Amino acid sequence: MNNNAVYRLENGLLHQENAADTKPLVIILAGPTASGKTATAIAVAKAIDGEIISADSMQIYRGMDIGTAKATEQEQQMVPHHLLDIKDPAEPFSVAAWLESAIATINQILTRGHVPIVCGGTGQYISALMDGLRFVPSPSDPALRSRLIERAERDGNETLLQELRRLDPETADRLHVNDRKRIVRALEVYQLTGHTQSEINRQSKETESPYRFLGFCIWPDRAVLYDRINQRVDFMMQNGLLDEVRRLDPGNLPLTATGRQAIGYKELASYLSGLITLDEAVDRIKQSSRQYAKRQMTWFRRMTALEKLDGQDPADLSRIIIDAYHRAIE
RNA sequence: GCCCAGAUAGCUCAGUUGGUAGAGCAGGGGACUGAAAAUCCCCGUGUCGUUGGUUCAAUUCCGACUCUGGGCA
Repeated sequence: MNNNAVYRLENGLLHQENAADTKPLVIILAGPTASGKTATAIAVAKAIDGEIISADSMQIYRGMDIGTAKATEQEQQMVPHHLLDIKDPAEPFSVAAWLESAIATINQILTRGHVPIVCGGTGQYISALMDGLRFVPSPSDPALRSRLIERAERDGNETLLQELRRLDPETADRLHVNDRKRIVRALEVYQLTGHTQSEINRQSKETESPYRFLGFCIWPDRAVLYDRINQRVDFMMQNGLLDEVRRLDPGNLPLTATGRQAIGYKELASYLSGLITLDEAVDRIKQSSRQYAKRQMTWFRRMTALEKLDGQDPADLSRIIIDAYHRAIE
């Protein structure tokens, strides 16, 4: 964390990390799946003239509505939402692409005199934004990537890791042999740009964020959250998730499509192709969602700039955030 | 009622030629820079069904019992 423009709440008091008080304020609302982010963000936005920017790697896709728990049409009419439905499920997406759009959207909202509220559960996206990362150009190359994967399959990960060790020992040291995905990406980056991943990582955080953040994370009791997740999956099934999956046909999406990894969609696709029963699919969706929530909480736990909010009533949560906002702009 | 096979971690099971045991999944923790709802790493004490017996020592061998499958009546 190199961002010294972060504000931090401690004992209800706002502490400014440095004197960068000319920077515009951006509200962040994070939280695990099913924690009540959407309702809370809408309540906050209505109260302070805010606009919501989704930080969600799956809600960017059109046609993936029920399974991603996207804000409904009515909800979207109450307050402007951004970065929903910006891609077709077959298209690839990335943190870098999200960050670029998010920054552009934040700036537009600010010029309108409104308050940007970044709301979502994708830890990587929120972390990149709050750390002020600037992704230096190092796009992905699917062909090169699949060649590297083939090599890893043939010669073993160790071979690739050793190669990486010669080129970029710093990155090689922090990667586990089994972490093929990251080994491959590090080699891909080097071949594409001539620079090592560690150089690129360093460059990407050279500048500090142009914003000051007021960050929150909904932090429910684990058992309560798991209960809510299970209930919400049942609710999604009652609301036509299966039809949505039939329409999307995740099995036929290209391998590069991010959307085919989405929880709910991949399990129901297995059911539709006869591999598992519907009951099994639903149980797996619940289980994957719980495991996902746990991983999200690992992200948010280490983001110390996020004030953890327990409780689960969106009305209470939004009031805390609204109060903090008013104190922050005084 | 009789015969056979099981009974070991929350679940599915492996194993100990007698010296109190280990995998997968689940669960918990961590990581994460262009796939991130993905991916990767770390964490395993449990009356080894109950009860007698043999033995220096039994979860392991023997007997009885209980339960669960399957078969025969």
